[in-house]
Amino acid sequence: MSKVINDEKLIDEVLDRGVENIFPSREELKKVLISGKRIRLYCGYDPTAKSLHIGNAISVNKLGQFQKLGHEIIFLIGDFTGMIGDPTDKSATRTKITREETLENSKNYQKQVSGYLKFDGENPAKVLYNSEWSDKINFKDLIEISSNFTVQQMLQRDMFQQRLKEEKPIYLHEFLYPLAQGYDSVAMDVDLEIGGNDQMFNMLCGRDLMKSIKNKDKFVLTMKLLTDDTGKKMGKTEGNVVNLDENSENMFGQVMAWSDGLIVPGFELCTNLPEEELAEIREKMKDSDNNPRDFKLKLAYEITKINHGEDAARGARDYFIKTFSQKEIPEDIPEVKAEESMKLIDYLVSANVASSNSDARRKIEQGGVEIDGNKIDDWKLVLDKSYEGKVIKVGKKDFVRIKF
RNA sequence: GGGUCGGUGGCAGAGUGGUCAAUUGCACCUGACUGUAAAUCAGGCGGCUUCGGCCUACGGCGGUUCAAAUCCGUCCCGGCCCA
Repeated sequence: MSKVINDEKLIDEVLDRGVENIFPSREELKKVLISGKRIRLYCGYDPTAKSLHIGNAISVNKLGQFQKLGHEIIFLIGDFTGMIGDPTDKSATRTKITREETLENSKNYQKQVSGYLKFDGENPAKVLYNSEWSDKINFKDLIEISSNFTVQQMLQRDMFQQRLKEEKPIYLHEFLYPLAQGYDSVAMDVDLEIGGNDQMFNMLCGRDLMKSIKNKDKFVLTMKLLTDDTGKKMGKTEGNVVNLDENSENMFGQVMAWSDGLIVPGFELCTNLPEEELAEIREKMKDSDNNPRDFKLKLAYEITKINHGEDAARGARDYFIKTFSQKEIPEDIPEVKAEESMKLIDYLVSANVASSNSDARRKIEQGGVEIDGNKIDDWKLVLDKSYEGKVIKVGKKDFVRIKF
């Protein structure tokens, strides 16, 4: 069994960096960690999508920090809770996920987060599925569990308050989500749960449940959300999500598309750059002589490095600078087959750089299509053999090479 | 069960017989500019098209009308109030 590190400085760092709240208190948790006790902690991820995203990585990263201290980590796949759908994410469509899909997704999840958390080696993280215990809950159990909470308590949830105000429906099963998540804590008998600050309510339900069923104090640690200074969340609606299964070049580029306000939080939450370097960046960002772009390049590099390794990160950076800063044509351009006397519009659609004929036409009309550097303004253009090997550029980031 | 209000494009949300493929905001796309795939500004944003138009769409179905997202009937779903 691995040894638990109880160095105060290291513990302070883990308890401070990117942390928003600790329940019941930071001091209590610190006391336990200093004591040298090996605690069991977890964070749950609902397998609703093929890929986790950088927002999920924040909590995984924190798990990884605890792992380095020698604690027992559970990476929980919420295959059961995923079926209910977390009301936190109101846009979540409750798509039924099959067991196979879940297994497939979760296998990828492990790979996706392996830059942050180790599943092998000395103190490997354990992977569990909450359907293991939640599937077995019967109606009677459910009633017993739910009798620990009042409707009023559930309604306190900001999300529900909002819907009440907007006179939008709240379905009964949505009340059950926090219970299901809370029950995970009980079933795994954990000491600590980690999650984003938006998960606070759910996690605190687990704390209550733990207290009433096992008479045990579960700690809850919430992470800051990745937001810019206006409080705007990095999320799907803002369209700047970075999926962890993205290739290195796209990952790099997507980070570069973040607004400047996300740079410092990005370093703090998504990397493990030393505190001193962080402070330095924070300082330099205030100085208008420095170009935020340079810090963003570094952030994109660091994030890509964690997920894809150093070489890939360097390659992605070069690619980005060449293609976007210097507007060079990249080296690896996918070849897409063309037919003799094929209309350019049809070709763009078949090459997947336009979503429909109309879209292709619009892009041409708006001056977004170039062939070998020459802007095309005739959307009726027909391709012939003389275009063999030429490069079509669509917008800023799509390139295809014509191949007959 | 009764009353009442409502269901519109990826989302939010206008429109209440023709001028509606549908105002606006967000998201998205393209361009300009730049410090970047940031910010800002401009344009675009259902599909097909022989570029004249055509087709499909405002919860479902049916109807009235020359003409319906808009009116009527019916069904499904939701909010609020009453029981």
